Amino acid sequence: MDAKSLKAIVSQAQAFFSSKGLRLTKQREALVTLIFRNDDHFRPEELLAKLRTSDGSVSRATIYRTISLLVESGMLREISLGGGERLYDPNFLKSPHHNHLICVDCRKIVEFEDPNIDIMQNCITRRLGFSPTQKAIRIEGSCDMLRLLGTCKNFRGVKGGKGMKGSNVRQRKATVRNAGRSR
Amino acid sequence: MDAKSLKAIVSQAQAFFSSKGLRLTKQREALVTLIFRNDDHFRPEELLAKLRTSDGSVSRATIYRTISLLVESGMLREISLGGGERLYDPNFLKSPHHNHLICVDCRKIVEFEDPNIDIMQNCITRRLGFSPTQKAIRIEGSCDMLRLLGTCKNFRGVKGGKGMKGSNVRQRKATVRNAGRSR
DNA sequence: CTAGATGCAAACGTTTTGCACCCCG
DNA sequence: CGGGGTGCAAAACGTTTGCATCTAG
Repeated sequence: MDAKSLKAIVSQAQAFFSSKGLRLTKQREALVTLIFRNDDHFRPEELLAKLRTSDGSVSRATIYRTISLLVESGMLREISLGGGERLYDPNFLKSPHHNHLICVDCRKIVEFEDPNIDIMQNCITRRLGFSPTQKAIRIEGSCDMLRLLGTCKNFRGVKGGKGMKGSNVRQRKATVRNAGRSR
Repeated sequence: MDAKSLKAIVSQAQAFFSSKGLRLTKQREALVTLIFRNDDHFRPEELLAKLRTSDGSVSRATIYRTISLLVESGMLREISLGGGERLYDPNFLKSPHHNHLICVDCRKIVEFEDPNIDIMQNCITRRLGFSPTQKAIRIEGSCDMLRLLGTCKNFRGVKGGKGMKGSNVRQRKATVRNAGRSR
């Protein structure tokens, strides 16, 4: 994310805040900058930790409140990975239609876009009496690297195990286009 | 769920437990019976409440531990709806391939199966270096009833609002086959 | 007899909230 | 001066865990 588009994003946040009679304070600006500086999914607590070490510290309460506002504005999206984990994904500004494929074992996340699945999703969604606005698909599978080699750089916890609370493994991502095009 | 298949399910649980050197105690049997008596998604706390009123009470710790085991056995699946909510779905025994469509506003859940999306999912999953075992698709959309009428029997909380913690709204479901077949 | 199972309460991590104070327009 | 914003600490919530006790094979 270059400085230019980051600036545009701050403006967008500014516009949203003022449209609701709210202000873009320096804490909120620091958060927006930090969140949209890269494409990584994050947990609120990670923001807290990052800001603690840097100069501009922001309280936990403000972090949660600001995240809520950004989600409401549509700039940020919550993604749930199972296990009750809540991550936030700043990447919908750049790829508004991307979906997530998640390894049930090692929690590796791959982002992908696919026109066919989009069409099918629209179709299903409408047929069932839903509107395809703000749609999101999450697919779970198991990551080949883990399955074949028995290990994987994202692996954490016992294979087939449950609790992974409190883990701090950073999620790596790669966006793949047209992932499911017919061969 | 008739008594016959319920009995078969208890046997299946029994088999799983003994294969791991564990026992099917009366608490575990009570839980299995309660969970698979109907198809409803549930929260652990709901089981606790139901068992408190009935004769056979089971402690919170045992409920969580048993749920973990049932998930491990593959008989029960966790589904996450966003907002950090974790529900459990006993319905994969009957419809192993079903997916969930969830209203982002009112949290209404519809289960559906669709062969086309299954194929596409397999394709995408493999292409991205994953194995399509234990796959799950979750689609978010917004429910027409809520959008058009401004209300919906499942609606809870402020429209566009955030926290829904502590809610006890029962999730209604309906499984629809071939939802996305081409017209 | 002994591994496994239970119930209780405490601990845990995350998120929300009440409140006093603060800042900016 | 006033409405929104912040930080702190406490509360709330769902879940997990340590431990003493119990139970079933």
